[in-house]
Amino acid sequence: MNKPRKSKQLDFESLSMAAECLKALAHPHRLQIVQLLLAGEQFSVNEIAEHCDLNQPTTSDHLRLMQRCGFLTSQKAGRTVYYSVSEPHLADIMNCIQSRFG
Amino acid sequence: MNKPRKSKQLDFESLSMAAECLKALAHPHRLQIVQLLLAGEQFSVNEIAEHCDLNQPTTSDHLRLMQRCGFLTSQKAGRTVYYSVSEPHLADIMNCIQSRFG
DNA sequence: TTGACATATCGCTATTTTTCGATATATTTA
DNA sequence: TAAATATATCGAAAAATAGCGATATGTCAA
Repeated sequence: MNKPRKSKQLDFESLSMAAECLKALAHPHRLQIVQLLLAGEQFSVNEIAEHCDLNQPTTSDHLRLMQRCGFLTSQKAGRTVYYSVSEPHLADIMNCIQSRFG
Repeated sequence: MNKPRKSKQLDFESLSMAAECLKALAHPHRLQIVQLLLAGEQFSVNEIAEHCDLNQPTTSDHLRLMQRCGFLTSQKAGRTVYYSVSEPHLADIMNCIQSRFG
């Protein structure tokens, strides 16, 4: 009788938080970033920008957005900052998306 | 050698379609609607509007949006229209959300 | 047919999001 | 210290979205 595993029917406040997180994911370039990070552990801002064909500030904005809702984490090494996925559920969601749209 | 089960690395166009679908879900009232529909099979527009404390046109707009990306389907009976979930993945995603925010 | 009811659609405004250039901060190297 | 490099932040313009009232459409019942 420990874990209330089946957490049913979220209230409106929880749904609002969930919607915030989904918004952070609901953008083609951000999905592209997540897909990249899931495939290779860790990338610098520049590497991400090049891979996604984005300029540097826009890339940084996207990364910050996803970091704020707990999806990503960053690690500084010298002057470069490496981002990686910190939310385990992201892999599940990405699998779901890939099986639906692949 | 039949099913290409592991559908990896979506291209940008697929990611854009996926982002569209995520946007359709990234709204507190729409999540509330999905949660309701998943719990009870089928509801009329009025029932949904009352449950979510929304007015009728706004409810209809939300439903239309989710229907357009294939999440919902509707069935007309007389003058009332019943909506239900048509995308099986939605239950998985909702479970994911409920376990994260519940 | 008329009126009531259920839903859909449209047009408008307010708000939010996206993107980018300019610039700030921090770190390394010459 | 000065220049170069990597990233972050900020402000403003453009684009997308949300919500609502008005109203159209379709259906039932008297």
